[in-house]
Amino acid sequence: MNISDIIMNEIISAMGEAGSATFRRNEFAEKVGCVPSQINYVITSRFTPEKGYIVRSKRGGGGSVTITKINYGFGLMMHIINSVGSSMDENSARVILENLYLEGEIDEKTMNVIFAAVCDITLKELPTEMRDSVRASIFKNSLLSYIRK
Amino acid sequence: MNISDIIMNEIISAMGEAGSATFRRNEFAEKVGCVPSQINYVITSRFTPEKGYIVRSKRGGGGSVTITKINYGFGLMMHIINSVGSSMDENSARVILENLYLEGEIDEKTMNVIFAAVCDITLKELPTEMRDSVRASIFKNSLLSYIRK
DNA sequence: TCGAGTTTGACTTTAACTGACTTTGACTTT
DNA sequence: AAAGTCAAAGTCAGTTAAAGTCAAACTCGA
Repeated sequence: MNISDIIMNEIISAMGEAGSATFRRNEFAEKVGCVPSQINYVITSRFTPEKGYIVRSKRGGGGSVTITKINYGFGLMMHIINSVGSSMDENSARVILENLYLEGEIDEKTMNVIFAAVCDITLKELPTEMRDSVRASIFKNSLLSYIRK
Repeated sequence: MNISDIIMNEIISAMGEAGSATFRRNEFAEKVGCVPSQINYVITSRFTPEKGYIVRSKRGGGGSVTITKINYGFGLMMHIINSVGSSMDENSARVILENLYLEGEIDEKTMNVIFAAVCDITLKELPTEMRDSVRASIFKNSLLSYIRK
């Protein structure tokens, strides 16, 4: 793995849930073990607008670099995901998925795949209370992975 | 047996179970005892799409070549689904999904969504033995729903 | 002997990496 | 304030490390 790939992974993992990371270029380069300008190289080659990133920076004393992943419809999706508690029944899952599909937030195949993953038949071996909480977990994580990409 | 055949056999045996091999061209040429461009000759003459292979490569510093065996058709999906028993660990799921993606059987989003649905993080609240069997169930059902029209 | 298949290496293209130099902005001094 | 200092980040052209191309030379079985 190249240093550039390591830098990229560091940045991506630093972005985490929020989809955003801020760091001092020189400090980061030092930590990762490269020359500062290589951070710029990685940014221009991998965190481009076409790939859905915006990069802002401040020069001068106390400068920094901020990289943010933009997700369209992110707000809506996050709202829905957050509204799902730690437990969810099959019908709620179906209704929400259908709405997301009708809103154009997810495609039909994804709706079907996620529904198949959370439906009662798939989870039939689990006792009910566990089933509903595992369902909520699968639901949120698979949707999150969908909007993250 | 000429050098090209030796190279071919090396590659095939390196692909092993996973049906995929990644190597550095120059390094591999050195090991086998040929000039680097001969690797390209072997690839273009023996690892063609018609013969069921896809080849991807990266140039430049830290470049590499990846050769993957493609298995055409629906039969493969069903075969894979059938070959997954009643239990499955996270890594098996990852490998199979990646192969299905590389072989063009599923798209990247679907790979990510299904992996998110079956990964350990999502299923963390389940005890291990139950987790692996639920994982197998989710895996098979979501894939099935994907190939279903 | 002829030609398909093999082998070779010079040249090209691409990606990663580097470092000297430039620009910017916050802070300090006059 | 204006000027100076310094600590950032940015730029860019150059070097290095890979893989790709292609045509010429070679080999060997029909």
